[in-house]
Amino acid sequence: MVQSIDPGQAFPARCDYHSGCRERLLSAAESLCRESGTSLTANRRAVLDILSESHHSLGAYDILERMDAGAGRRPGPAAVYRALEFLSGLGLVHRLGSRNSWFACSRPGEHRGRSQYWICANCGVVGETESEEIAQILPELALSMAFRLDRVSIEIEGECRGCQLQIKG
Amino acid sequence: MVQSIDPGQAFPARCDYHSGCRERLLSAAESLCRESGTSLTANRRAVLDILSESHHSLGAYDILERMDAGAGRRPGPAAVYRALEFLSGLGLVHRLGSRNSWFACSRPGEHRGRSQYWICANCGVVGETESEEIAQILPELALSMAFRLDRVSIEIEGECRGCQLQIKG
DNA sequence: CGGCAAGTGCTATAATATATCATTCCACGA
DNA sequence: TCGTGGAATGATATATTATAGCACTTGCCG
Ligand SMILES: [Zn+2]
Ligand SMILES: [Zn+2]
Ligand SMILES: [Zn+2]
Ligand SMILES: [Zn+2]
Repeated sequence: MVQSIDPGQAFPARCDYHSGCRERLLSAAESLCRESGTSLTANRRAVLDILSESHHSLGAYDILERMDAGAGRRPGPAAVYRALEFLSGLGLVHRLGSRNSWFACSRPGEHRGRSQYWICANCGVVGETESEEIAQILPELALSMAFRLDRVSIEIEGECRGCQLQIKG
Repeated sequence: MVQSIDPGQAFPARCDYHSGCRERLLSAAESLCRESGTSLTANRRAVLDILSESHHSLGAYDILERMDAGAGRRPGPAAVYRALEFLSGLGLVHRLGSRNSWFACSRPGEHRGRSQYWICANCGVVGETESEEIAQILPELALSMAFRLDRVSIEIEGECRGCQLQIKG
């Protein structure tokens, strides 16, 4: 198995309106729910829809604000957090601890907590890579420390190519 | 340069009352302040003292609660956050985004944002490694994406050796 | 129908973090 | 000695993020 995500393709373009990202996410959601005997309820679906509108990360309350589109009424924060917990449990969305925000997974079902999150501080877009090397090294390190590794979070902040070009020229 | 932190030594023992950790941290604090033309004020020193009492991470408000020991009065949250911002800027303490908490650096001055944080979900102790391989891979990945890498955060949650032994037998 | 489990609505509240502006402190030069 | 300026802090208020608790609804299965 080689590098499973081509790094050149890992970072979504600034105005990428999803050549299939949403559709992939939704179909992954449905199959993951089926497999796990759970269901993609309206509330969960709404949160997933909102996050999958772009590759930006959103705060839970940003998501909440967008929940009233259509229906006149808005749920409480707990509804959003419950959906986020459910969706992140399936790997459909991820949380950025460095920013207390959430984003839709770019490769649902293709990684199991082994990806790296690349956050552009300028445009807010988040990309994902899945480095084969890192996937090997961390368990080795853990073994040498006799540490049982449960969850890994790798967040890289910087500036994406698009923003660098735009700002400089 | 080989692995700069022996992984076997990276995770502090559960009841390690610091064979020199505090002293190292304090002397690093003083020299880093000198170098950067800043000063280790009483407020900053107090926060550093509290965090360096153990290898556990603490919430900002946990730190705040311990600030009155001795003097009868307690500062506001802002004082704690200001100290934390200052100290983390010098690499003397680190923030755990996955838990919104803070801990004292185990190797102040020895790494520049290149370490991995190992968090024991059972005892709360946090260890640090500095993997040479990861320090190489991430910039390479960034280059291949034309992403300007500014800050990296790697947090690994699991269970330390001590806790595994204790629980199992 | 009755009982159960999963999910949600609703309200309150906890936990984390920052904004703003007045005040203190101290080094430094007049 | 005095005034001045910058860094740090105090104090208060408020913003932001997240969870607890409990009643209610819904759909399923016997
Ligand atoms: Zn993902
Ligand atoms: Zn960007
Ligand atoms: Zn450190
Ligand atoms: Zn432990």
